Amino acid sequence: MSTGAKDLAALAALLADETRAAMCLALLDGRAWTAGELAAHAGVARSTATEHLHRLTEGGLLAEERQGRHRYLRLADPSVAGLLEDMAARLGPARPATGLRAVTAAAALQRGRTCYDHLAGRLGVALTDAMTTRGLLDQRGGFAVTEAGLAWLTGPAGLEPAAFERPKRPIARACLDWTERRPHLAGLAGARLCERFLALGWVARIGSGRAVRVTPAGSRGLRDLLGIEGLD
Amino acid sequence: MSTGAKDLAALAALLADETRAAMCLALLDGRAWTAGELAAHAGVARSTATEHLHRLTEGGLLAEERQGRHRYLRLADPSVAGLLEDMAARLGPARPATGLRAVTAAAALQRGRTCYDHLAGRLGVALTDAMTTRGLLDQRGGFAVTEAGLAWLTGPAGLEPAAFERPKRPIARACLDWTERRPHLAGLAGARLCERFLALGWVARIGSGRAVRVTPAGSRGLRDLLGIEGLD
DNA sequence: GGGACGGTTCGGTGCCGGCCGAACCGTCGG
DNA sequence: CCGACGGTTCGGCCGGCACCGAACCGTCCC
Repeated sequence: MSTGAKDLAALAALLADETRAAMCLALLDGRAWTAGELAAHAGVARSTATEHLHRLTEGGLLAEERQGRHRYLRLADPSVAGLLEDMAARLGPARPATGLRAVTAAAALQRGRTCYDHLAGRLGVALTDAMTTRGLLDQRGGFAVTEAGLAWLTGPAGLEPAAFERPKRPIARACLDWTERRPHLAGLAGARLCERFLALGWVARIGSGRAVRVTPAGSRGLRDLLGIEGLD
Repeated sequence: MSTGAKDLAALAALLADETRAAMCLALLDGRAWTAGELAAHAGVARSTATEHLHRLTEGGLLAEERQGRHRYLRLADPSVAGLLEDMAARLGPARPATGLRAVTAAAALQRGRTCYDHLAGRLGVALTDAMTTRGLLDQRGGFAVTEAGLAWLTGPAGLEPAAFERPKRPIARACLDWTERRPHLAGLAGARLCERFLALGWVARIGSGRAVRVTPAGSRGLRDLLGIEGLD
Protein backbone atom coordinates (compact mmCIF):
# COMPACT_ATOMS: atom_id res chain seq x y z
CA MET A 1 0.00 0.00 0.00
CA SER A 2 1.43 3.33 -1.02
CA THR A 3 2.56 5.59 1.79
CA GLY A 4 0.44 8.36 0.37
CA ALA A 5 -2.81 6.52 0.95
CA LYS A 6 -2.74 7.11 4.67
CA ASP A 7 -2.22 10.81 4.19
CA LEU A 8 -4.91 11.09 1.56
CA ALA A 9 -7.34 9.26 3.81
CA ALA A 10 -6.46 11.55 6.70
CA LEU A 11 -7.10 14.62 4.58
CA ALA A 12 -10.41 13.27 3.32
CA ALA A 13 -11.43 12.24 6.83
CA LEU A 14 -11.30 15.87 7.85
CA LEU A 15 -14.15 16.61 5.47
CA ALA A 16 -15.91 13.28 5.87
CA ASP A 17 -18.03 14.44 8.77
CA GLU A 18 -21.17 16.44 8.15
CA THR A 19 -20.46 18.87 10.97
CA ARG A 20 -16.93 19.63 9.82
CA ALA A 21 -18.09 19.87 6.21
CA ALA A 22 -20.73 22.41 7.19
CA MET A 23 -18.12 24.46 9.02
CA CYS A 24 -15.77 24.49 6.04
CA LEU A 25 -18.54 25.41 3.64
CA ALA A 26 -19.57 28.26 5.92
CA LEU A 27 -16.00 29.53 5.93
CA LEU A 28 -16.06 29.54 2.14
CA ASP A 29 -17.55 33.02 2.43
CA GLY A 30 -13.97 34.12 2.98
CA ARG A 31 -14.36 35.64 6.40
CA ALA A 32 -13.33 34.58 9.88
CA TRP A 33 -16.00 33.09 12.17
CA THR A 34 -15.82 32.57 15.89
CA ALA A 35 -15.92 29.06 17.27
CA GLY A 36 -19.33 29.68 18.78
CA GLU A 37 -20.80 30.91 15.53
CA LEU A 38 -19.59 27.82 13.77
CA ALA A 39 -21.01 25.62 16.51
CA ALA A 40 -24.41 27.26 16.18
CA HIS A 41 -24.27 27.10 12.40
CA ALA A 42 -23.50 23.41 12.45
CA GLY A 43 -25.99 22.71 15.21
CA VAL A 44 -23.70 21.05 17.75
CA ALA A 45 -22.59 21.81 21.30
CA ARG A 46 -19.69 24.19 21.73
CA SER A 47 -17.59 21.42 23.20
CA THR A 48 -18.14 19.33 20.12
CA ALA A 49 -17.26 22.23 17.86
CA THR A 50 -14.01 22.74 19.74
CA GLU A 51 -12.89 19.22 18.93
CA HIS A 52 -13.79 19.54 15.27
CA LEU A 53 -12.07 22.87 14.91
CA HIS A 54 -8.94 21.50 16.50
CA ARG A 55 -8.85 18.66 14.05
CA LEU A 56 -9.37 20.99 11.12
CA THR A 57 -6.61 23.37 12.18
CA GLU A 58 -4.19 20.55 12.94
CA GLY A 59 -4.96 19.12 9.54
CA GLY A 60 -3.97 22.42 7.97
CA LEU A 61 -7.35 23.30 6.54
CA LEU A 62 -8.14 26.11 8.96
CA ALA A 63 -6.10 28.88 10.51
CA GLU A 64 -6.96 30.41 13.84
CA GLU A 65 -6.45 33.85 15.24
CA ARG A 66 -7.08 34.54 18.88
CA GLN A 67 -8.37 37.88 20.05
CA GLY A 68 -9.15 38.18 23.71
CA ARG A 69 -11.63 35.55 24.64
CA HIS A 70 -12.58 34.95 21.02
CA ARG A 71 -11.10 32.45 18.64
CA TYR A 72 -11.53 33.37 15.01
CA LEU A 73 -11.26 30.72 12.35
CA ARG A 74 -10.79 31.06 8.63
CA LEU A 75 -9.66 28.83 5.78
CA ALA A 76 -5.91 28.42 6.02
CA ASP A 77 -5.18 29.17 2.44
CA PRO A 78 -6.80 29.98 -0.93
CA SER A 79 -5.86 26.49 -2.05
CA VAL A 80 -8.16 25.08 0.61
CA ALA A 81 -10.97 27.13 -0.83
CA GLY A 82 -10.10 25.82 -4.26
CA LEU A 83 -10.21 22.25 -3.03
CA LEU A 84 -13.60 22.76 -1.42
CA GLU A 85 -14.94 24.39 -4.56
CA ASP A 86 -13.71 21.53 -6.69
CA MET A 87 -15.32 18.98 -4.44
CA ALA A 88 -18.55 20.94 -4.20
CA ALA A 89 -18.63 21.20 -7.97
CA ARG A 90 -18.87 17.41 -8.19
CA LEU A 91 -21.99 17.37 -6.06
CA GLY A 92 -24.29 19.04 -8.53
CA PRO A 93 -26.49 21.96 -7.53
CA ALA A 94 -28.29 21.91 -4.19
CA ARG A 95 -32.00 21.23 -4.19
CA PRO A 96 -34.12 24.36 -4.70
CA ALA A 97 -35.00 26.35 -1.61
CA THR A 98 -38.52 26.41 -0.17
CA GLY A 99 -40.15 28.96 2.11
CA LEU A 100 -40.28 32.72 1.66
CA ARG A 101 -37.26 33.62 3.73
CA ALA A 102 -35.14 30.92 2.15
CA VAL A 103 -36.25 31.86 -1.36
CA THR A 104 -35.46 35.54 -0.81
CA ALA A 105 -32.06 34.66 0.54
CA ALA A 106 -31.41 32.27 -2.33
CA ALA A 107 -32.36 34.94 -4.86
CA ALA A 108 -29.94 37.39 -3.28
CA LEU A 109 -27.17 34.82 -3.37
CA GLN A 110 -27.93 34.07 -6.99
CA ARG A 111 -27.62 37.74 -7.91
CA GLY A 112 -24.24 38.17 -6.34
CA ARG A 113 -22.10 36.71 -3.60
CA THR A 114 -18.54 36.11 -2.59
CA CYS A 115 -17.05 32.70 -3.24
CA TYR A 116 -14.19 32.65 -0.74
CA ASP A 117 -12.25 35.64 -2.03
CA HIS A 118 -13.80 36.37 -5.41
CA LEU A 119 -17.19 37.28 -6.87
CA ALA A 120 -19.80 34.72 -7.88
CA GLY A 121 -23.42 34.46 -8.93
CA ARG A 122 -24.77 36.48 -11.85
CA LEU A 123 -22.38 39.26 -10.87
CA GLY A 124 -19.34 37.00 -11.01
CA VAL A 125 -20.38 35.43 -14.27
CA ALA A 126 -21.15 38.81 -15.83
CA LEU A 127 -17.70 40.03 -14.86
CA THR A 128 -16.14 36.93 -16.37
CA ASP A 129 -18.16 37.26 -19.57
CA ALA A 130 -17.39 40.94 -19.99
CA MET A 131 -13.69 40.33 -19.58
CA THR A 132 -13.84 37.51 -22.09
CA THR A 133 -15.65 39.45 -24.81
CA ARG A 134 -13.19 42.31 -24.39
CA GLY A 135 -10.25 39.98 -24.91
CA LEU A 136 -8.96 40.32 -21.35
CA LEU A 137 -9.63 36.71 -20.48
CA ASP A 138 -9.16 33.69 -22.71
CA GLN A 139 -11.35 30.70 -22.00
CA ARG A 140 -10.66 28.78 -25.17
CA GLY A 141 -7.83 26.59 -23.97
CA GLY A 142 -7.98 26.77 -20.21
CA PHE A 143 -8.69 29.92 -18.25
CA ALA A 144 -6.07 32.59 -18.65
CA VAL A 145 -5.63 36.32 -18.42
CA THR A 146 -4.33 37.63 -21.74
CA GLU A 147 -1.53 40.11 -22.29
CA ALA A 148 -4.18 42.80 -22.73
CA GLY A 149 -5.90 41.53 -19.61
CA LEU A 150 -2.81 41.95 -17.51
CA ALA A 151 -2.41 45.51 -18.78
CA TRP A 152 -6.07 46.17 -18.01
CA LEU A 153 -5.85 44.81 -14.47
CA THR A 154 -2.91 47.03 -13.61
CA GLY A 155 -4.21 49.99 -15.60
CA PRO A 156 -7.93 50.83 -15.83
CA ALA A 157 -8.86 48.34 -13.11
CA GLY A 158 -6.43 50.02 -10.77
CA LEU A 159 -4.67 47.01 -9.25
CA GLU A 160 -1.11 46.97 -7.98
CA PRO A 161 1.25 45.66 -10.68
CA ALA A 162 3.51 44.20 -7.99
CA ALA A 163 0.89 41.69 -7.00
CA PHE A 164 1.10 39.97 -10.36
CA GLU A 165 4.84 39.79 -10.71
CA ARG A 166 5.77 36.65 -8.86
CA PRO A 167 2.38 35.21 -8.09
CA LYS A 168 2.25 32.39 -5.54
CA ARG A 169 -1.11 31.24 -6.82
CA PRO A 170 -2.60 31.00 -10.30
CA ILE A 171 -3.56 34.40 -11.69
CA ALA A 172 -6.69 33.02 -13.29
CA ARG A 173 -8.58 29.92 -12.28
CA ALA A 174 -12.00 28.67 -13.27
CA CYS A 175 -14.43 28.11 -10.41
CA LEU A 176 -17.72 26.44 -11.23
CA ASP A 177 -20.60 28.69 -10.24
CA TRP A 178 -23.21 26.52 -8.56
CA THR A 179 -26.14 28.81 -9.31
CA GLU A 180 -25.21 29.78 -12.86
CA ARG A 181 -23.75 26.39 -13.76
CA ARG A 182 -20.91 28.08 -15.59
CA PRO A 183 -17.36 28.90 -14.61
CA HIS A 184 -16.46 32.29 -13.23
CA LEU A 185 -13.12 33.95 -12.62
CA ALA A 186 -11.23 32.86 -9.51
CA GLY A 187 -7.54 32.90 -8.63
CA LEU A 188 -5.40 35.92 -7.90
CA ALA A 189 -7.09 38.18 -10.44
CA GLY A 190 -10.55 37.29 -9.19
CA ALA A 191 -9.54 37.94 -5.60
CA ARG A 192 -7.94 41.31 -6.32
CA LEU A 193 -10.86 42.52 -8.37
CA CYS A 194 -13.32 41.54 -5.64
CA GLU A 195 -11.18 43.27 -3.04
CA ARG A 196 -10.97 46.38 -5.21
CA PHE A 197 -14.70 46.55 -5.92
CA LEU A 198 -15.48 46.24 -2.22
CA ALA A 199 -12.95 48.95 -1.37
CA LEU A 200 -14.40 51.26 -4.02
CA GLY A 201 -17.88 50.71 -2.64
CA TRP A 202 -19.04 49.34 -5.99
CA VAL A 203 -20.09 46.14 -4.31
CA ALA A 204 -21.33 45.88 -0.73
CA ARG A 205 -22.12 42.98 1.53
CA ILE A 206 -25.75 42.44 2.43
CA GLY A 207 -25.96 41.94 6.17
CA SER A 208 -23.53 39.44 7.61
CA GLY A 209 -23.76 36.69 5.02
CA ARG A 210 -21.92 36.16 1.79
CA ALA A 211 -24.53 37.83 -0.43
CA VAL A 212 -23.49 41.12 -2.05
CA ARG A 213 -25.25 43.78 -4.07
CA VAL A 214 -24.08 46.28 -6.66
CA THR A 215 -24.33 49.86 -5.37
CA PRO A 216 -25.36 52.80 -7.59
CA ALA A 217 -21.72 53.81 -7.77
CA GLY A 218 -20.87 50.25 -8.75
CA SER A 219 -23.51 50.27 -11.41
CA ARG A 220 -21.90 53.30 -13.03
CA GLY A 221 -18.38 52.03 -12.47
CA LEU A 222 -18.97 48.59 -13.95
CA ARG A 223 -20.71 50.10 -16.96
CA ASP A 224 -17.85 52.49 -17.63
CA LEU A 225 -15.12 49.96 -16.97
CA LEU A 226 -16.53 46.88 -18.70
CA GLY A 227 -19.90 47.75 -20.20
CA ILE A 228 -21.74 45.59 -17.67
CA GLU A 229 -25.40 46.61 -17.31
CA GLY A 230 -28.48 45.60 -15.40
CA LEU A 231 -27.05 43.99 -12.29
CA ASP A 232 -28.48 46.33 -9.67
CA MET B 1 -26.66 23.51 8.31
CA SER B 2 -26.46 23.79 4.56
CA THR B 3 -27.91 20.92 2.59
CA GLY B 4 -24.64 20.60 0.73
CA ALA B 5 -22.70 19.64 3.83
CA LYS B 6 -24.12 16.14 3.92
CA ASP B 7 -23.21 15.54 0.30
CA LEU B 8 -19.73 16.94 0.71
CA ALA B 9 -19.17 14.74 3.75
CA ALA B 10 -20.41 11.70 1.85
CA LEU B 11 -18.01 12.38 -0.98
CA ALA B 12 -15.10 12.90 1.37
CA ALA B 13 -16.01 9.78 3.33
CA LEU B 14 -15.39 7.71 0.23
CA LEU B 15 -11.73 8.70 0.36
CA ALA B 16 -11.47 8.86 4.13
CA ASP B 17 -10.51 5.23 4.49
CA GLU B 18 -6.94 4.16 3.91
CA THR B 19 -7.92 1.10 1.94
CA ARG B 20 -10.21 2.99 -0.41
CA ALA B 21 -7.65 5.76 -0.76
CA ALA B 22 -4.99 3.25 -1.76
CA MET B 23 -7.32 1.78 -4.36
CA CYS B 24 -8.08 5.17 -5.88
CA LEU B 25 -4.43 6.15 -5.95
CA ALA B 26 -3.57 2.89 -7.67
CA LEU B 27 -6.21 3.59 -10.29
CA LEU B 28 -4.60 6.96 -10.93
CA ASP B 29 -2.33 5.13 -13.35
CA GLY B 30 -5.25 5.43 -15.74
CA ARG B 31 -5.83 1.75 -16.35
CA ALA B 32 -8.46 -0.72 -15.23
CA TRP B 33 -7.62 -3.10 -12.39
CA THR B 34 -9.45 -6.22 -11.35
CA ALA B 35 -11.07 -6.38 -7.96
CA GLY B 36 -8.58 -9.00 -6.81
CA GLU B 37 -5.59 -6.92 -7.85
CA LEU B 38 -6.90 -3.98 -5.90
CA ALA B 39 -7.54 -6.18 -2.87
CA ALA B 40 -3.97 -7.47 -2.95
CA HIS B 41 -2.59 -3.99 -3.53
CA ALA B 42 -4.47 -2.61 -0.55
CA GLY B 43 -3.70 -5.64 1.61
CA VAL B 44 -7.23 -6.69 2.53
CA ALA B 45 -9.37 -9.76 2.00
CA ARG B 46 -11.25 -10.00 -1.27
CA SER B 47 -14.54 -9.79 0.55
CA THR B 48 -13.51 -6.53 2.13
CA ALA B 49 -12.38 -5.14 -1.19
CA THR B 50 -15.74 -6.00 -2.71
CA GLU B 51 -17.53 -3.80 -0.20
CA HIS B 52 -15.16 -0.90 -0.71
CA LEU B 53 -15.39 -1.10 -4.46
CA HIS B 54 -19.15 -1.12 -4.29
CA ARG B 55 -19.15 2.02 -2.21
CA LEU B 56 -16.75 3.75 -4.57
CA THR B 57 -18.77 2.90 -7.67
CA GLU B 58 -22.04 3.87 -6.04
CA GLY B 59 -20.45 7.14 -5.01
CA GLY B 60 -19.60 7.78 -8.64
CA LEU B 61 -15.84 7.73 -8.28
CA LEU B 62 -15.26 4.42 -10.02
CA ALA B 63 -16.74 2.77 -13.07
CA GLU B 64 -16.89 -0.96 -13.53
CA GLU B 65 -16.77 -3.15 -16.55
CA ARG B 66 -17.47 -6.86 -16.28
CA GLN B 67 -15.73 -9.33 -18.50
CA GLY B 68 -16.41 -12.97 -17.84
CA ARG B 69 -15.56 -13.72 -14.27
CA HIS B 70 -13.49 -10.57 -13.97
CA ARG B 71 -14.61 -7.20 -12.78
CA TYR B 72 -12.50 -4.37 -14.03
CA LEU B 73 -12.50 -1.04 -12.24
CA ARG B 74 -11.27 2.32 -13.37
CA LEU B 75 -11.78 5.92 -12.35
CA ALA B 76 -15.21 7.01 -13.52
CA ASP B 77 -14.13 10.21 -15.11
CA PRO B 78 -11.11 12.46 -15.74
CA SER B 79 -12.56 14.88 -13.21
CA VAL B 80 -12.14 12.23 -10.53
CA ALA B 81 -8.49 11.97 -11.44
CA GLY B 82 -8.25 15.75 -11.22
CA LEU B 83 -9.79 15.75 -7.79
CA LEU B 84 -7.41 13.07 -6.55
CA GLU B 85 -4.45 14.94 -7.99
CA ASP B 86 -5.51 18.16 -6.32
CA MET B 87 -5.88 16.44 -2.99
CA ALA B 88 -2.61 14.59 -3.36
CA ALA B 89 -0.90 17.85 -4.20
CA ARG B 90 -1.84 19.18 -0.77
CA LEU B 91 -0.06 16.33 0.95
CA GLY B 92 3.46 17.32 0.03
CA PRO B 93 5.88 14.84 -1.50
CA ALA B 94 6.02 11.32 -0.17
CA ARG B 95 8.93 10.38 2.04
CA PRO B 96 11.97 9.21 0.09
CA ALA B 97 12.10 5.55 -0.76
CA THR B 98 14.52 3.15 0.89
CA GLY B 99 15.81 -0.21 -0.28
CA LEU B 100 17.33 -1.04 -3.65
CA ARG B 101 14.18 -2.25 -5.38
CA ALA B 102 12.15 0.68 -4.15
CA VAL B 103 14.82 3.19 -5.12
CA THR B 104 15.12 1.76 -8.63
CA ALA B 105 11.36 1.87 -9.04
CA ALA B 106 11.20 5.41 -7.70
CA ALA B 107 13.90 6.53 -10.11
CA ALA B 108 11.98 5.07 -13.04
CA LEU B 109 8.82 6.83 -11.92
CA GLN B 110 10.70 10.08 -11.58
CA ARG B 111 12.01 9.83 -15.13
CA GLY B 112 8.61 9.32 -16.65
CA ARG B 113 5.18 7.99 -15.78
CA THR B 114 1.55 8.37 -16.55
CA CYS B 115 -0.54 10.50 -14.27
CA TYR B 116 -4.03 9.16 -14.99
CA ASP B 117 -4.22 9.96 -18.69
CA HIS B 118 -1.28 12.29 -19.27
CA LEU B 119 2.51 12.24 -18.91
CA ALA B 120 4.33 13.18 -15.73
CA GLY B 121 7.76 13.08 -14.16
CA ARG B 122 10.77 14.62 -15.91
CA LEU B 123 9.21 13.60 -19.21
CA GLY B 124 5.94 15.40 -18.50
CA VAL B 125 7.65 18.51 -17.24
CA ALA B 126 10.03 18.57 -20.21
CA LEU B 127 7.07 18.37 -22.55
CA THR B 128 5.37 21.21 -20.71
CA ASP B 129 8.52 23.35 -20.72
CA ALA B 130 9.20 22.77 -24.41
CA MET B 131 5.67 23.73 -25.33
CA THR B 132 5.92 26.85 -23.20
CA THR B 133 9.21 28.09 -24.64
CA ARG B 134 7.84 27.56 -28.14
CA GLY B 135 4.80 29.69 -27.40
CA LEU B 136 2.37 26.79 -27.61
CA LEU B 137 1.42 26.95 -23.96
CA ASP B 138 0.96 30.07 -21.87
CA GLN B 139 1.61 29.72 -18.16
CA ARG B 140 1.71 33.39 -17.28
CA GLY B 141 -1.88 33.85 -16.28
CA GLY B 142 -3.29 30.39 -15.76
CA PHE B 143 -2.46 27.41 -17.93
CA ALA B 144 -3.70 27.74 -21.47
CA VAL B 145 -2.96 26.48 -24.94
CA THR B 146 -2.29 29.41 -27.23
CA GLU B 147 -3.67 29.97 -30.72
CA ALA B 148 -0.36 28.69 -32.07
CA GLY B 149 -0.56 25.78 -29.66
CA LEU B 150 -3.94 24.70 -30.96
CA ALA B 151 -2.63 24.83 -34.51
CA TRP B 152 0.40 22.81 -33.46
CA LEU B 153 -1.68 20.14 -31.72
CA THR B 154 -3.82 19.57 -34.76
CA GLY B 155 -0.93 19.99 -37.20
CA PRO B 156 2.60 18.78 -36.43
CA ALA B 157 1.49 16.85 -33.36
CA GLY B 158 -1.01 14.96 -35.46
CA LEU B 159 -4.09 15.10 -33.24
CA GLU B 160 -7.68 15.06 -34.48
CA PRO B 161 -9.01 18.63 -34.77
CA ALA B 162 -12.51 17.39 -33.94
CA ALA B 163 -11.47 16.51 -30.41
CA PHE B 164 -10.83 20.16 -29.58
CA GLU B 165 -13.95 21.67 -31.05
CA ARG B 166 -16.52 21.32 -28.31
CA PRO B 167 -14.39 20.05 -25.47
CA LYS B 168 -16.23 18.60 -22.47
CA ARG B 169 -13.20 19.08 -20.26
CA PRO B 170 -10.58 21.84 -20.04
CA ILE B 171 -8.10 21.69 -22.90
CA ALA B 172 -5.21 22.62 -20.65
CA ARG B 173 -4.99 22.10 -16.93
CA ALA B 174 -2.08 22.35 -14.54
CA CYS B 175 -1.34 19.20 -12.53
CA LEU B 176 1.27 19.48 -9.81
CA ASP B 177 4.05 16.98 -10.42
CA TRP B 178 4.91 15.36 -7.11
CA THR B 179 8.44 14.40 -8.07
CA GLU B 180 9.41 17.55 -9.96
CA ARG B 181 7.43 19.90 -7.70
CA ARG B 182 6.30 21.88 -10.71
CA PRO B 183 3.12 21.82 -12.74
CA HIS B 184 2.87 19.76 -15.89
CA LEU B 185 0.29 19.71 -18.67
CA ALA B 186 -2.94 17.87 -17.95
CA GLY B 187 -6.44 18.20 -19.38
CA LEU B 188 -7.59 17.25 -22.84
CA ALA B 189 -4.39 18.29 -24.57
CA GLY B 190 -2.22 16.37 -22.11
CA ALA B 191 -4.33 13.26 -22.50
CA ARG B 192 -4.34 13.30 -26.28
CA LEU B 193 -0.61 13.86 -26.50
CA CYS B 194 0.05 10.98 -24.12
CA GLU B 195 -2.26 8.73 -26.12
CA ARG B 196 -0.56 9.75 -29.34
CA PHE B 197 2.97 9.19 -28.06
CA LEU B 198 2.03 5.73 -26.80
CA ALA B 199 0.39 4.88 -30.13
CA LEU B 200 3.46 6.06 -32.05
CA GLY B 201 5.69 3.95 -29.83
CA TRP B 202 7.62 7.03 -28.74
CA VAL B 203 6.79 6.22 -25.14
CA ALA B 204 6.31 2.71 -23.76
CA ARG B 205 5.13 1.37 -20.45
CA ILE B 206 7.70 -0.37 -18.29
CA GLY B 207 6.19 -3.63 -17.11
CA SER B 208 2.74 -3.36 -15.66
CA GLY B 209 3.09 -0.23 -13.56
CA ARG B 210 2.67 3.40 -14.42
CA ALA B 211 6.33 4.05 -15.20
CA VAL B 212 7.17 4.75 -18.84
CA ARG B 213 10.35 5.15 -20.84
CA VAL B 214 11.20 7.05 -24.00
CA THR B 215 12.05 4.67 -26.86
CA PRO B 216 14.78 5.39 -29.42
CA ALA B 217 12.05 6.37 -31.88
CA GLY B 218 10.58 8.66 -29.24
CA SER B 219 13.94 10.22 -28.62
CA ARG B 220 14.19 11.18 -32.28
CA GLY B 221 10.56 12.18 -32.53
CA LEU B 222 10.55 14.42 -29.49
CA ARG B 223 13.74 16.10 -30.62
CA ASP B 224 12.37 16.80 -34.07
CA LEU B 225 8.95 17.87 -32.84
CA LEU B 226 9.85 19.98 -29.82
CA GLY B 227 13.61 20.02 -29.45
CA ILE B 228 13.48 17.86 -26.33
CA GLU B 229 16.77 16.09 -25.60
CA GLY B 230 18.32 13.74 -23.09
CA LEU B 231 15.33 11.94 -21.71
CA ASP B 232 16.25 8.40 -22.73
C1' DG C 1 -18.45 -33.13 -15.45
C1' DG C 2 -15.21 -31.51 -12.14
C1' DG C 3 -11.75 -28.68 -10.30
C1' DA C 4 -9.70 -24.07 -10.15
C1' DC C 5 -10.45 -19.45 -9.68
C1' DG C 6 -12.50 -14.66 -9.36
C1' DG C 7 -15.96 -12.47 -7.05
C1' DT C 8 -19.96 -11.93 -3.69
C1' DT C 9 -22.89 -12.51 0.46
C1' DC C 10 -23.48 -12.98 5.20
C1' DG C 11 -22.81 -13.24 10.19
C1' DG C 12 -19.96 -11.66 13.90
C1' DT C 13 -16.38 -8.91 16.19
C1' DG C 14 -13.96 -4.97 17.70
C1' DC C 15 -12.66 -0.32 17.45
C1' DC C 16 -12.91 4.39 16.38
C1' DG C 17 -15.04 8.71 16.67
C1' DG C 18 -18.96 11.91 17.15
C1' DC C 19 -21.89 13.60 20.60
C1' DC C 20 -23.29 15.56 25.00
C1' DG C 21 -23.29 17.68 29.78
C1' DA C 22 -20.79 19.17 33.63
C1' DA C 23 -16.93 21.21 35.45
C1' DC C 24 -13.37 24.37 34.58
C1' DC C 25 -10.35 28.36 32.76
C1' DG C 26 -9.52 32.94 30.96
C1' DT C 27 -11.26 37.47 29.46
C1' DC C 28 -14.27 41.25 29.68
C1' DG C 29 -17.20 44.66 31.87
C1' DG C 30 -19.52 46.68 35.60
C1' DC D 1 -14.37 41.73 42.98
C1' DC D 2 -18.01 39.39 40.82
C1' DG D 3 -21.02 37.87 37.24
C1' DA D 4 -21.41 37.00 32.35
C1' DC D 5 -19.57 34.89 28.59
C1' DG D 6 -16.57 32.42 25.09
C1' DG D 7 -13.97 28.54 24.91
C1' DT D 8 -11.82 24.06 26.62
C1' DT D 9 -11.30 19.55 28.98
C1' DC D 10 -12.98 15.26 30.54
C1' DG D 11 -15.74 11.10 31.16
C1' DG D 12 -19.12 8.27 29.28
C1' DC D 13 -22.39 6.72 25.87
C1' DC D 14 -23.56 5.04 21.42
C1' DG D 15 -23.65 3.98 16.50
C1' DG D 16 -21.35 2.97 12.47
C1' DC D 17 -18.06 0.75 9.86
C1' DA D 18 -13.83 -1.79 8.52
C1' DC D 19 -12.42 -6.27 8.86
C1' DC D 20 -12.39 -11.31 8.49
C1' DG D 21 -13.64 -16.29 7.41
C1' DA D 22 -16.82 -19.43 5.65
C1' DA D 23 -20.17 -20.54 2.49
C1' DC D 24 -21.79 -19.66 -2.00
C1' DC D 25 -22.24 -18.36 -7.10
C1' DG D 26 -20.45 -17.97 -12.08
C1' DT D 27 -17.04 -18.53 -15.37
C1' DC D 28 -13.25 -20.75 -17.43
C1' DC D 29 -10.53 -24.71 -18.72
C1' DC D 30 -9.01 -29.41 -18.57
